[in-house]
Amino acid sequence: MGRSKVQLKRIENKINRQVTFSKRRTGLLKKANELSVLCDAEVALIIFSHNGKLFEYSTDSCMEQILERHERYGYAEKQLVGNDTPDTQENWTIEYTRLKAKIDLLQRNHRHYMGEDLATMSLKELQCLEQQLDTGLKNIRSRRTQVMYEAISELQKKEKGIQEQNNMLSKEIKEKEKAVAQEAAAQWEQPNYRVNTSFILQDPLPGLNVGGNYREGEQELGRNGLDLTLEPLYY
Amino acid sequence: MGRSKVQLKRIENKINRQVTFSKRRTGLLKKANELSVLCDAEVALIIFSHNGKLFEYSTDSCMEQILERHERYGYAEKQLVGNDTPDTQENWTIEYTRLKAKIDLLQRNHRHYMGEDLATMSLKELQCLEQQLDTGLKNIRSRRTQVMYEAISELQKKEKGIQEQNNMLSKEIKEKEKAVAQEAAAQWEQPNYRVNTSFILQDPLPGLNVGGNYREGEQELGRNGLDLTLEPLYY
DNA sequence: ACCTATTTATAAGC
DNA sequence: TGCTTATAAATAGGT
Repeated sequence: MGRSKVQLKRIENKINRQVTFSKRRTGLLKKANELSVLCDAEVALIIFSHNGKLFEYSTDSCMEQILERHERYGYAEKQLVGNDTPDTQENWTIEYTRLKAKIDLLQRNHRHYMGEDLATMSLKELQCLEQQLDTGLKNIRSRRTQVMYEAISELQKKEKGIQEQNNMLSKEIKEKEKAVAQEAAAQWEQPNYRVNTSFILQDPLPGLNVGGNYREGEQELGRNGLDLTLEPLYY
Repeated sequence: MGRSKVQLKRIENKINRQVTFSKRRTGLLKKANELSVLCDAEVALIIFSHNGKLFEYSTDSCMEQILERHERYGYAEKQLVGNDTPDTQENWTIEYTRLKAKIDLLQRNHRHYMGEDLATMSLKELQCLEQQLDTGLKNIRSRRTQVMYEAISELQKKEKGIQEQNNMLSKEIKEKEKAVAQEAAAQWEQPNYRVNTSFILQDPLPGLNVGGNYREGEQELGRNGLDLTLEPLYY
């Protein structure tokens, strides 16, 4: 787009190259910002000129956050790649410095996430931090709710099993009772005598709202179990 | 550039936003490559879509290298910090492993703070995490509010100064005007003649809402300065 | 830095 | 997502 078409290859004329760099750099930074704003995307753009000068753009001016996110993204592969431990003394030193710097950065971030050490941060940085934590917190709460749902389902399943077992035992006991009564009647000629076994039926698992009040085939505890437990989570 | 002009603000229509994202992303990546090739620059571009998908471009010298270069840019001081460097080969290895582990832990934490990678966490861990972030977020919000208050106070102070200066200038001009008028009258024996200097009094600082409409001693702009500035920040 | 002919990018519509 | 077209933007080459 210009007075003439240009081939996609290095511009040999130095002046020309410098001018084009300046123009296109501006354009690229502008477009990066547009994409970020229009489409609500997180964009980081780093440009080193041929002479080593740095130009950069990042959404909400938090470059570090975006680079961290990039690093975290698909970190699994990196475990495989990062087997290249240094060999020479010099490489050790470089690597050591690099790791130290990384830790520094991570620890600084960590303090910020904990709401510490905020004195030096700009308003923009604070807003960025706030938004990130807010998003993270939403995810965590959502995940916690899910975990609790799963736990509840599990408990309900277990409860049902126990209940059935309980019923079976109940039935079994009744039959035994009957058998004993008949045997006793036959043995002692006393038809109205009964062994007292009712304590077995009294609320075998008191804390779980099962037992006496349980009515087979009715799913009433869905309400009790769910609502009361989850209520305090929605905030 | 398209059938119609578009404002530089988030596209609200979701479909539209997605389509635009796709098109502009392609365009941006293309332009990043062009800049890199044409001008022999080193370019790294990272884009996270709203749904967290990653798109990236980097000059063939590999993303990691560019990011490292970016990290190093203007951070020679970091070399000075590492004073307790190991000495023997064995110590290097131990230290290296130690740092790696530390980074791993910090990064895992970091992911958790961002609400990622929560699948393996227990309910208790989630609750703990949630509480920590909640506390941190409260601090951050409090600090942000404070920063904003400070900025506002500063602006108000500055404004008051300018206002006073403005009033003094105003007064000065009026006196000059009077003097000139008197002199003219005395010189030309025309008592009703007046030099027209009123244009000087017309809104000497147009963008600052000072001048003609100002009423001394009235703190009306407290409202404007505060409300308009704060409104968009509550989200 | 500014100008403008031209090339590109892309918004809207399908 | 892919294609088309009218139009907005970017920018090459010149001053």
